[in-house]
Amino acid sequence: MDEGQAVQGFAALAQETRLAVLKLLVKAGPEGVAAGAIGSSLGMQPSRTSFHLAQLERAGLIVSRRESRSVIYSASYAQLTSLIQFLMEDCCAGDPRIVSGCAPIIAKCAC
Amino acid sequence: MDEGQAVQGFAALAQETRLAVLKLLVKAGPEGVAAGAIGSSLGMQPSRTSFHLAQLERAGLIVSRRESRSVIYSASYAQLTSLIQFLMEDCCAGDPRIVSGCAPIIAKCAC
DNA sequence: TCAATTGTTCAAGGATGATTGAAATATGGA
DNA sequence: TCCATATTTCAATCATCCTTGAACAATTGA
Repeated sequence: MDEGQAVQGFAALAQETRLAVLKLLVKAGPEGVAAGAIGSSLGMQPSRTSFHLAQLERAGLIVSRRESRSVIYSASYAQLTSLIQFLMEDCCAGDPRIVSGCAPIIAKCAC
Repeated sequence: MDEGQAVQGFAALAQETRLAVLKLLVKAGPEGVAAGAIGSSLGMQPSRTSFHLAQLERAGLIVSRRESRSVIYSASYAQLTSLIQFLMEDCCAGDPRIVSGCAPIIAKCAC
């Protein structure tokens, strides 16, 4: 992941509606949720739902597949992980007390 | 961390300059870096540096302390961790195969 | 106190992003 | 084919964000 992708990823999360959509999909798991169901879950009009889903997908944070008339969206866990690792890599100049780029480990470490 | 704080946190990261500043501070470690040094590292004017540092601090992602004429900024590792945990909590509806909210673990898990 | 250093605040501008409703596209069944 | 369902695209409007330069504030040493 490069800086441009990371900015796009964080920008996708930097909006109330999209953050709610992503959390819904993170909770839903790999099977995903149809666009219409996402929209009605959050009380949104279809065009608004579609706009935000497109932004999240452009950022790579979610993926879609068509199933009959529905389009099913699901979280891209690998991309979410890359985004977090981008943020935390080289933490504390690679201090050996820090075992990995994993944030919860950082929380317990010498930082 | 609530949704509003999370949106503010991600918004702080959703900008090329601020992301570069935060990564610089994450790498620098707990001792931090003076505002002027941050600005000259990234080739920025003082007002621009100050604007972005203020946004990052308002989001709680960095903290500042004055040392003589300089203002030293450092990353708030605890807040960064909270932000990541907010994103990943309840992943896959709490599937027991997932041990914690830690993204690298999620990457290896049934998701 | 005066001057130099270091950062912050402010207003104006140009650019980017979100919401809405209407129209368009895609799919499946009668 | 025709219609209903499901979703996307588009243009217009409104709001928000970023940059710049100039002025302001805080600190230190001569």
